[in-house]
Amino acid sequence: MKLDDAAAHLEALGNPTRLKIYRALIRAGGAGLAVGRLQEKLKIAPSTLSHHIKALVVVGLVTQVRDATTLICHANYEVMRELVGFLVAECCTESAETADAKINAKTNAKTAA
Amino acid sequence: MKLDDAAAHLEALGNPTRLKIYRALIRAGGAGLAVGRLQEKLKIAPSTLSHHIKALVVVGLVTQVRDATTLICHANYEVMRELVGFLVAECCTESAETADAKINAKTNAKTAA
DNA sequence: AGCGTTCTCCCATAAAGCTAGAAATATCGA
DNA sequence: TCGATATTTCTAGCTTTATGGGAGAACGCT
Repeated sequence: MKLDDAAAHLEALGNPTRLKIYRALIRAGGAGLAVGRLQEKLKIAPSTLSHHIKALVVVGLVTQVRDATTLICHANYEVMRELVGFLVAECCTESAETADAKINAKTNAKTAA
Repeated sequence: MKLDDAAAHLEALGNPTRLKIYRALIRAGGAGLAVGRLQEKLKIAPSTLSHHIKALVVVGLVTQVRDATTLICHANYEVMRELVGFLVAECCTESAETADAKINAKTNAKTAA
């Protein structure tokens, strides 16, 4: 996963309402959850909810399957795993340190090259 | 970690520039990286950079230590670990499924309670 | 105290996001 | 086809964010 993709995913989840939506879908399990059910749970306007769901769908964190007039939403575990993988690999452990680490230890001290 | 806190952290990282800043700090290792060094790497206006760093500091993902006129920035591993922990526990694995899962499997089908 | 260095804060502007009401669309059953 | 249900799209207003120029503040050196 590229940095820009990771940022896009983080941004999508970086809103309390959208994070609640995503968590609700995780908790719903493999059965997923209809948009209407989400609307009942979160108590927000349908148009607002639709907007947020779309943001999650666009980045791939959520998928939708139509069942007659209702749309069932599913969390995409794979995308989340990739995102967490990026964070752990690039942004979490100290093992992410590159050769930069040693160089910077020196360059921090001086002003200009 | 509460959902709102997690969302705030995700939002802070959900910007390519800020994610680059954070990653650079991780790569810098324990020595950290001065604001000026970041500015050279990312090539953005000092005021813009300062804004982004502040956003990361506010949520605790980054800490700063002054060394004379320069400010050294450090990534806060602990906060990141908490964030990843939240994602894994609440939003990643299917083990996050609650009793909701079984209930929803039924309620998805019908319209009103 | 004066000076250079480093960085932040104030300000303004342009762009994007959030919210939601109302209209439009998709789908199925009668 | 008509109607009911479920959801999206359009539209609009308000708020927030991103960016950066320039003034100002923190700091150490002489």
